[in-house]
Amino acid sequence: MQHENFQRAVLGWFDQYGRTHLPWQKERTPYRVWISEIMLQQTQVGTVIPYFERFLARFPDVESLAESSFDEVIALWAGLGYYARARNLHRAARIIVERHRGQLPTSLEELSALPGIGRSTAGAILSLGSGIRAPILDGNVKRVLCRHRGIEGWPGNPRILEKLWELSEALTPSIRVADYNQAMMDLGATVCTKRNPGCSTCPVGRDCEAFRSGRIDAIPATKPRRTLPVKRCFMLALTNGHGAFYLEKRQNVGVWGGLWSLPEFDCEEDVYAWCGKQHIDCSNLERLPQRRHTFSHYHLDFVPLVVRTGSDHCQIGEPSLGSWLIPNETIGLPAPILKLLTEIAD
DNA sequence: AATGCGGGGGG
DNA sequence: CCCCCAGCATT
Repeated sequence: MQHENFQRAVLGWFDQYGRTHLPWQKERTPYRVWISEIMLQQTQVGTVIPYFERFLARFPDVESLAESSFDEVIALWAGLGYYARARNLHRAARIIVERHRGQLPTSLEELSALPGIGRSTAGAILSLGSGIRAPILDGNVKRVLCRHRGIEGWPGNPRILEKLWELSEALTPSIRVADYNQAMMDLGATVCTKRNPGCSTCPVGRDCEAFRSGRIDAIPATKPRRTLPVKRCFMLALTNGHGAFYLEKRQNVGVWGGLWSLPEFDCEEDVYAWCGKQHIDCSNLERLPQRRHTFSHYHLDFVPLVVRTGSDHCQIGEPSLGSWLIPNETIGLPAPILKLLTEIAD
């Protein structure tokens, strides 16, 4: 009964204030919901929208995605981050075509077995895409539930997490499950925000424990953080004077996996040695100011070293994982590298 | 259970 | 500068 009141309040709020015109809500299919959910992992709605539009224009269905090359997928993904998502998406598309006749599975077990789809994403695909009752637990839902029930402690704590899953499962209705799950995310994104939440307009603010006890700013607790380590390197920006740079394809694992980037070196001497080996004259080497790029787990401090060869056909010896390419948005460059090369080219 | 994985936006 | 955001895979 308590749960039904909660559901009724949330759904009533959704009817008036919920988001209903997001791109993946238009022509709602499991495929479109799937793509959007993967892109939305740890990524804000406003960032995702242009990527989603481009991606769907190129890959309107699972078959077109499965038939594509990974290079084309990663190029459309460049700038979104968490590139393993693109790899998993591509792998999953091929599995869906080969093992599921091109249809997304309709059970939590089968969905979760696909690369890149965990418990929450599987629940979202089922509920939003097919109206099947399944709970979700993303950052928004965690925040709403933690506050409403006055749950202290960091939501990433496995003990807390399990409690939240139980709660989400118990609260999820069997009718209007798509609207309900969407409403919970919208509520977290637009009312129950991290800072300055709009408790006065919240449909469940009257019986929110955090609001009642004045703990809104303290719940949910923040992740315990250590100071980020700093990694340093030199990046060689070798350019031929005609807008092209010598770029290397990175391995499909680790940071910037599968993207093109500049050759990296631990020290400047290694750069000279490398150039000497390739018979490249680096006497005009120009050292740009150090830049910092911050990942979620470390700072990368790198010094760009610019060498202009003035030669179109400078041969780079093996192992030849490199190519001379003109940097642009379509080839799959990390955002900070694209920014750097654009500045150098100017 | 802890760690790795990005980039954009806001304070 | 700091923090967070529609999480998942790997170890």
